[in-house]
Amino acid sequence: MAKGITSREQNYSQWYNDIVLKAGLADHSAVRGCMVIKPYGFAIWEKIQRQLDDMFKATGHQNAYFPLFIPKSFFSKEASHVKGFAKECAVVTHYRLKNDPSGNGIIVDEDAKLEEELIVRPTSETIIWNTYKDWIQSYRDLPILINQWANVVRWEMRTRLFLRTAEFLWQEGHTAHATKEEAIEETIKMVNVYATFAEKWMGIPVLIGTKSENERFAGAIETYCIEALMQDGKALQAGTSHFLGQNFAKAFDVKFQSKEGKLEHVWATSWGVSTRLMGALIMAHSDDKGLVLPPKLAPTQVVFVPIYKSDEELAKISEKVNELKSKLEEKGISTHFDNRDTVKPGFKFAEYELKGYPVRIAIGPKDLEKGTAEIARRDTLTKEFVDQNKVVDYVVNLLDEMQEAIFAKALKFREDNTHKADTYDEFKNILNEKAGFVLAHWDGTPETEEKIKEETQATIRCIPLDNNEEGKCIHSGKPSKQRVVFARAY
RNA sequence: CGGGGUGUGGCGCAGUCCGGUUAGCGCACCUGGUUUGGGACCAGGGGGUCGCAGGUUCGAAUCCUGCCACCCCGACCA
Repeated sequence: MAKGITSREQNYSQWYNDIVLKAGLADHSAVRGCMVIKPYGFAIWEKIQRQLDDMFKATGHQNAYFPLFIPKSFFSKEASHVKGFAKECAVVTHYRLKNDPSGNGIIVDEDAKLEEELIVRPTSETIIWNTYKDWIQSYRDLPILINQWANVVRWEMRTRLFLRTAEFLWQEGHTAHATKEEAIEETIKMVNVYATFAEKWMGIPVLIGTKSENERFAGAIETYCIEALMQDGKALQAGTSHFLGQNFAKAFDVKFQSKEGKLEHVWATSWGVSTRLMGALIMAHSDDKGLVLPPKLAPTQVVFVPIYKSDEELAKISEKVNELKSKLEEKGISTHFDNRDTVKPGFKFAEYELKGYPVRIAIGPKDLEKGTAEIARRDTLTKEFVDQNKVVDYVVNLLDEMQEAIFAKALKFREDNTHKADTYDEFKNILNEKAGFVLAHWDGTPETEEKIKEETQATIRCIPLDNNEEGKCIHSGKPSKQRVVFARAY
């Protein structure tokens, strides 16, 4: 085990924290519930951003930016929306500070009270729909396909690095359409973009489905989601895409004139993923030695570690490393040559394992003699000596292979931890002994879901799209149209 | 917000119960040397208003009061 990392078996939560802190991804900050994302963590987030942004652009979206602050009155316009977010909003009430007359530093200037309080956005539907009202007159103005990269604030009771912080970074797509069908199509298109990203880039298999009424986004008609399974058997909602119907158009009076000349309310969607994806990435693949990153999201894919005794030896090794390094970079592979002489190779090996660099290439005197290089892969922790002439091809293939292997491993884990339950006893046994996803019949009522949650802490993670096996609800015995996915969740 | 825990050089801790010279230890850091194929070794050195604010006392890391932050387990949530 690596120095200072708690093992998963010992304490999974502590293991997660250790990885985040020791791999240099993020730190706690001086502000309750808020984190500092450190350069290495931010570099991974940037890789996530870049790929998603490309995918959004490829599906016809444009980026824009709306204000951080939202007038309080906007929130009350959509009833279920305000109900869902009211309990976790940060509110700006004043706009000025002044010196404390009694000499104790600085205080809020009570004379500078705002006429109308401003809410720090927990999500931007309201400010955006208030704006869309000005942008939309005719069916010719539709669709509007906009995404925003932003920070939002939700005043959570209990926070955890990346998984739930009071302030987090995310993207939120907000689209406006002339027809219901087109909006639903958009909603499903984007949840599929998320699923593709999760599986192909993050190496995390996800279930796609809809949310039950209890779990649905505040203000949505239907919420589609991707659900991932973490190594401790708990589920993590990794992305959501909402069909908002005409709720926000009605709340903000956004109408358009159709081809037929009729005035109609606009149809809406919104969809988002957040820095929570970082949490998913960490928990899905990492081990007791540290972070394991899929090559496509690793800020640096290949690190070279020289092993030498003399300066002359280092010079010879450097020559070889630099040659291989530039050949790899020509192939679009990101590399780093760690020629620090202040720490020993063993220290470097451990450090790069902790940080999850996918491939490590060590070259020493023996390799110079034999024309080889020692190539170690992070996911399996295996090493192989490879002929120097073959290193470039080997690494190109290896990175692809690792991307696949990391996904395959996570997929196998999910399959091994997905079970069917036909009785409530069976259901409870699985949750207590194996955790994971449990596929079970449910009568479709919020009351039953609520009871199951109270009794087992498990919630419906999603209602899969392609499943129509009928049966009887494990809790109420009433008829069920299909199995749904239960799990304990983050 | 309820239960439990923690706060002492950058990190991890001891000391606190029972107040008393100059607050220790390991890692990290700096200098010099020897080392380098899995977290090096020796020697020398630098760094701390003991979370914050009050109070008790001749004297407070230690006792009292209040506050703050963080962690773990719940309730809430992306």
